[in-house]
Amino acid sequence: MSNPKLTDVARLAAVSPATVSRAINQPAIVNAKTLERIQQAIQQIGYETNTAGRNLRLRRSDALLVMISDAPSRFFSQILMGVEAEASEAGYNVLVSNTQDNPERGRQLYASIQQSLADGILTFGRHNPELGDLIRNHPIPIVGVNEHLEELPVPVTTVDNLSASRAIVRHLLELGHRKIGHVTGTTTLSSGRDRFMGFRSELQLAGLSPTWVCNKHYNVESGREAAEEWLSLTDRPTAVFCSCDEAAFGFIAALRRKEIRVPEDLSVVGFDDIPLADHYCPALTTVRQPHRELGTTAVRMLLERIRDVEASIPNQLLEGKLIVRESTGHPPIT
Amino acid sequence: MSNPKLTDVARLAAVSPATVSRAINQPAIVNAKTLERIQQAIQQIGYETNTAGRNLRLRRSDALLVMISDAPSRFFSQILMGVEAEASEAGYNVLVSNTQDNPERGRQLYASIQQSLADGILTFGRHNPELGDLIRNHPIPIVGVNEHLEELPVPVTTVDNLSASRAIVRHLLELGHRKIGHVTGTTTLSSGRDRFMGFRSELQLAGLSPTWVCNKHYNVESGREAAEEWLSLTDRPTAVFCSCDEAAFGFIAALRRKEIRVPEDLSVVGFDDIPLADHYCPALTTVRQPHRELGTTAVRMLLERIRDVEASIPNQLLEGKLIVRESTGHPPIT
DNA sequence: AAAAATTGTGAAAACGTTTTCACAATCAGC
DNA sequence: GCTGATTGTGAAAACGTTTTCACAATTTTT
Repeated sequence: MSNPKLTDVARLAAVSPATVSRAINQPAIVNAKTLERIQQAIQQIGYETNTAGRNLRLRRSDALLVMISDAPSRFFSQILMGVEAEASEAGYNVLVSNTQDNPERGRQLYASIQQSLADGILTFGRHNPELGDLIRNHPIPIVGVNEHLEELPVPVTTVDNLSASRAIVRHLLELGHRKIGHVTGTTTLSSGRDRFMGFRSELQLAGLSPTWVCNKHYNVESGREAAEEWLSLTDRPTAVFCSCDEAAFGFIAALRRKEIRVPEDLSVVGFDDIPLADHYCPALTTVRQPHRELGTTAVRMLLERIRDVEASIPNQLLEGKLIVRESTGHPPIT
Repeated sequence: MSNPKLTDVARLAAVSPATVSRAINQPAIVNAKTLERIQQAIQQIGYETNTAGRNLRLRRSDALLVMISDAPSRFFSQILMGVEAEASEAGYNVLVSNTQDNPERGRQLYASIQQSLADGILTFGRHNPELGDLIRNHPIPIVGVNEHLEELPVPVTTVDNLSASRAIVRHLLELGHRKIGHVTGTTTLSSGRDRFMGFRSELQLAGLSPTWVCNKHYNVESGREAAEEWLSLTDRPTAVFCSCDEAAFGFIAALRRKEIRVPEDLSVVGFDDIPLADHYCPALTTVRQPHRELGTTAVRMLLERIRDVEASIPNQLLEGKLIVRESTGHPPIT
């Protein structure tokens, strides 16, 4: 009835459990004939290593925990697939948990390392602020994805928001725009701040200052709201950099209702390059984030960290790529 | 150095490990005074139950495995959040694995139940066909999400694709359309077939037959390709039901380039109600899928199945809701 | 006040692995 | 043929829980 155990294999192959274990984990050190007999036995009774027993003995779980602090962002699944691929490649499983912005739940998850439920944690997006003390007091293998965790001693991987934003501004400048605006993302997130800073500093380099800065969030509604605000401006920018594709879509859609044409009347840039960007009308000029790589990189960093918690791992900055499509053009001649 | 164990708590509270265990798992049966002393001790040394030890003894993992057979669909993360919420509510963890369409990996994951890595499996989207025999020969707790697995004895939960599609057609008929077309989703998936069948049968009920059926897939590109085909038709339908929102977006965007206006020249309906649908221009008429509930329902079914593998659990059909927005209108007067 | 039922606790065995240590058996070197 | 290294294997002790069984101490019943 019950599943075959290591000892069952041992009995069948007429060896000790120890040898079976060795046959499985370090085949090299066991006699060739014995090895084959054991493998045969394993096949025959369909033995599968019991994870719980193995984990208990080895004091590890072979699992990585992906900890999400809130609703999944627009490309969560893409990153997750990267995480999954890289983790499973390395023999790790992936656990997904949402703290639902509940500090207690966050603490619980953090503790899951002690409970050997996971060997390391990948925090996705925003950090549960309560985790700060925990991390400082009792360091565990943990890596941040997508957002910097300024004050915390946690390595992170993100796209190079600063450079990418500057590239966007350069693109707009080259098109001849001089009045450029920005719809920020959530500025409590480092990505939101970095995109804004990249925007501002590149303008500054050109001797310009922002014509319009609209403080919003990473979602469609923000784009729509920003459009209303844009319409009410007396001195309208001729180009607007929205800090995510979705906001750009909301922005463009709302403007279209007011007969504003993109890019003829106004150039719009997004950020992320979600699958729809290329098929929107107009196709959106944006920055392609290496979503999947963000996931794989994070896992690689985490594994290194698991190998050595004290290891100092530098933050990884991934390259974003400006994709010029139809939503940007020369400024209208006035 | 090492984490505090049950025996450490026991020593500190001057009781046996057995009692500590009871204090944790069945507080009711232990003496009030002792209980408090134990809880104090637990607090004091910061004890957390070790999952591996517990799992080994209990022969379960308290984990559900979400098994994905291919790239995540457009609303994967939403469903996943539903799964996560419901699972964690019930004290279960969620493991995510992608078979990457690799049969061997699928078999491995299936076996993970034997290894007590997970207590049950949620298969997401398409089934790995190789699993069929496995399931028949050795039933384990497993539930399908989103797609029917026709020949397999596996309970599934899906949206009521048939009714929803019929509602879409009814809506178009009420607007006065008589020439209605359909861009199918992936018809190797039950959802794709069901949406098509709903479409056809409701038309039939009105004494009509499909003016145009375009066999495509669940993605943006399909919409664009469908648009090309639509343009080349001699007898064009005045309304088109695209089987997912993304296809609808691709379709509309491609048509707009050819100066076809939606809904003035052509009505378009999507399916899913992804967040962008409400903010597209025109806002998309579509069917709202209860993504999150799909996840929670699946988990509830799976838990029931874990409780009793033989339990006969009926498939769960969730209601989709027609959301009428701007992309549908009366047919043009010719 | 004795017998019977109840309550609370501890000792020990189990869950299924891996690994240390020790010990045979084989092998190379002389 | 003898020593010393090498190779392969087994016994047993972990890893950290939970649970059965037994037993003492208390409470209830007669």
